[in-house]
Amino acid sequence: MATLVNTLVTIGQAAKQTGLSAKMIRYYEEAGLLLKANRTDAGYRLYSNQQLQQLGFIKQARTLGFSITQISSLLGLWRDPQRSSREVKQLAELHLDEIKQKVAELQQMQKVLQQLADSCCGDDQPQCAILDGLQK
Amino acid sequence: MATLVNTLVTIGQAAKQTGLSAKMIRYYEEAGLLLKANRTDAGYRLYSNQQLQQLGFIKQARTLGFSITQISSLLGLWRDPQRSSREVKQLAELHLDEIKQKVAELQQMQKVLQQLADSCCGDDQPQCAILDGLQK
DNA sequence: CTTTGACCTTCCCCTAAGGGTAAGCTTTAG
DNA sequence: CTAAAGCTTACCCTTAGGGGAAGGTCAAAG
Repeated sequence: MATLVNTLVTIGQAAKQTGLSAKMIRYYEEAGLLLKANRTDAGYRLYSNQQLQQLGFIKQARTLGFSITQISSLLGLWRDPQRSSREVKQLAELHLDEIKQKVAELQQMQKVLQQLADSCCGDDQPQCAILDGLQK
Repeated sequence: MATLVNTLVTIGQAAKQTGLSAKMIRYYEEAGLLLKANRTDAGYRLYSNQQLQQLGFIKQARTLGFSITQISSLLGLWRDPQRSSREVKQLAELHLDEIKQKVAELQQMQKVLQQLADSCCGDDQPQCAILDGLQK
């Protein structure tokens, strides 16, 4: 039978495999997302497959814009066999609302700025609709 | 004839009139957006109408998402009678591009997150499509 | 055996745009 | 005269790490 060796890798390897940086991994440990990594006698951090999986989870969540605090909650639920998907969904929808709000704010900026830019000739003259618009 | 008295107001009044906070105003001064404000004998900052107008300009620009650095450039152009509106428009369009990019990133997050949320029952069961999606 | 280069460690400073608070002075209203 | 409100500077805090210094460790090459 194929023995599943519990391979342990250093932080550089872990970074390469997860697409994170070593700095990020140490930061996540210090922020309490991960249990303190085991160390070699020399003090090097070692990561198991399971821990690499957790790092992957964190990476995905960061990609979706979850904050460290939110990811901490998500990881808690992830590890809890007693969780209800309702709790997870609530977290996700809160974050979704945050994102929607930010999009709305940015689109408002975009709209106004586009109008100003459109009404500015962009020529050699000093007269400028953008500056005028900012002045009111 | 109506004499236009050059009224001078303290930072608290300036804040009230511009919608900024006193902290912001001091910060903008220290960041070099404004010339050092004149002071009373007691050391209180005093703002003229002209300076209030500049603060209003800064406020509008911040509302549109310009960074302090960008506003510094904008103010330089604003004060320069020799400016060309082309330069202003270039700055504005650079910022507009930044905004559009942020919107695109956020919308990508929103899309993925919405899909995950939609595929999660949100019930009492531990099985959760969101966590599964983050795990891959 | 030693050297060298790659890798790891902790520690500290830096970012943007201010907010919060403390200690202390000034001005104003009662 | 005194209390409240307003002003000053100064320092620490926030997010999510990046950059770099100083120093220990490991593996391959000479």
